[in-house]
Amino acid sequence: MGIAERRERQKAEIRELILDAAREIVGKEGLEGLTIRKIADAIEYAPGTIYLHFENRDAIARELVVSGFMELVGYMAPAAQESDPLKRLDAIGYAYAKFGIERPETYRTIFLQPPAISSALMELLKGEGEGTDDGRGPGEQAFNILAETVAELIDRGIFRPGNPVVIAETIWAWLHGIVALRVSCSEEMLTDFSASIHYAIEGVRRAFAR
Amino acid sequence: MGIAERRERQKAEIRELILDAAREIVGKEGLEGLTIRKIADAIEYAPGTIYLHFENRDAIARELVVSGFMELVGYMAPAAQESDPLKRLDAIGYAYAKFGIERPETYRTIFLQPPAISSALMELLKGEGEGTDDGRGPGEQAFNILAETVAELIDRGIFRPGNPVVIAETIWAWLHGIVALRVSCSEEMLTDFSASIHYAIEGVRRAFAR
DNA sequence: GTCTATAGGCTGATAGAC
DNA sequence: GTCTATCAGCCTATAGAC
Repeated sequence: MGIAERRERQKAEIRELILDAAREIVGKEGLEGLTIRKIADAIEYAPGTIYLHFENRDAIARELVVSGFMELVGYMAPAAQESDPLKRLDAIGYAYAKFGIERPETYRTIFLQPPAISSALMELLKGEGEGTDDGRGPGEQAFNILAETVAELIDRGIFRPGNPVVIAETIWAWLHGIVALRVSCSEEMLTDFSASIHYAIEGVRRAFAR
Repeated sequence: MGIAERRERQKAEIRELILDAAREIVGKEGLEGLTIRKIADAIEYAPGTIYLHFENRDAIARELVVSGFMELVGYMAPAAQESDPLKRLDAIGYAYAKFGIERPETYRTIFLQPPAISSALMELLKGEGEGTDDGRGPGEQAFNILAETVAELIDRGIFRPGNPVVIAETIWAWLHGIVALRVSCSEEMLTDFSASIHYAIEGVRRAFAR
């Protein structure tokens, strides 16, 4: 059975090869620039070979999005460990910004897509909780880290009363806005990223604190 | 010369016909879904005819983006008239949100594009000030309404001291984030838009006020 | 398991008839 | 000015040789 295992391993290797090549292409040209032929060229296989490892182009794109969300969850996980909710809120903000700036193309892949893709994508974000702690998708998981922190801040009377989900969404929007502008706009147009993030994170506290 | 004038008028009419059809297609399928053939089908002309009115596909896309920015400036113009800077700031925020929610596809066209398009697009945003008041592009024009308001608020001691451009950018990011999430996410995922905008606009004041 | 070859469909853009 | 016809190029996906 050593043979069967080696085969499994080799198959998984090519899968990863395909996904890595796909990530690079999407990084440069966006998800809509991803084609089977470009992947095949990059890994130096024939186009048809790709279909032995993935059902079709969309399956590859889907895989990329899911792994992108996992990456985001990975960035946010350390922040979630912080026990003081106010410090945790700050840490979440900085972790999110860090993800956006270190992995701009991943950010674009999961959050900045045309209408048709976006809607299909948001389904992934919610359902499909395979291998997760609680049956929720990775996107919802990441959001809940924020929402629960806001809820705790309200409970403790540190934040003014309000709907924690709406407030969390509003905070998320601020972070998203700053990262999205960075990712979309040319460098010279924008000024100071870290100042902007800093303003926003301090601003969130001032905006919602009691 | 009445004949020449009629010809001019007819030509302009078809131009508008093409642009309207293009807007509808982009609304449904995004800028990358725009093709010459789809436009031709929609206006019931042959594909080749389009090329008598526009140099190529990109020229049409560019025109769409420019007119989209003009629309945004149109939404913001009334807000810019408000003399009280604090009220003006609120009005700008609401006008921006209104634009995003009433014209989501225009919003997407001008602000949510893949990397290659985005960078080319941002050039338009800055330069090319044909027919504008002061030689600046329509994007910069819209931004300056906000930046100048922030500067005035700092000067009057209503806002804490700081770089008005960075602060304006941070405020813009918040609005952009809220609108962008609306435009990208499925309805059921998100909660209350007007509450979110309200939080943000009040939050901005609390975040930057002295 | 990987290749070559190919079907069938989309694209932008152009040439030439009318 | 508008048409039809067409080229050349890309795409996804599949069939069949090896």
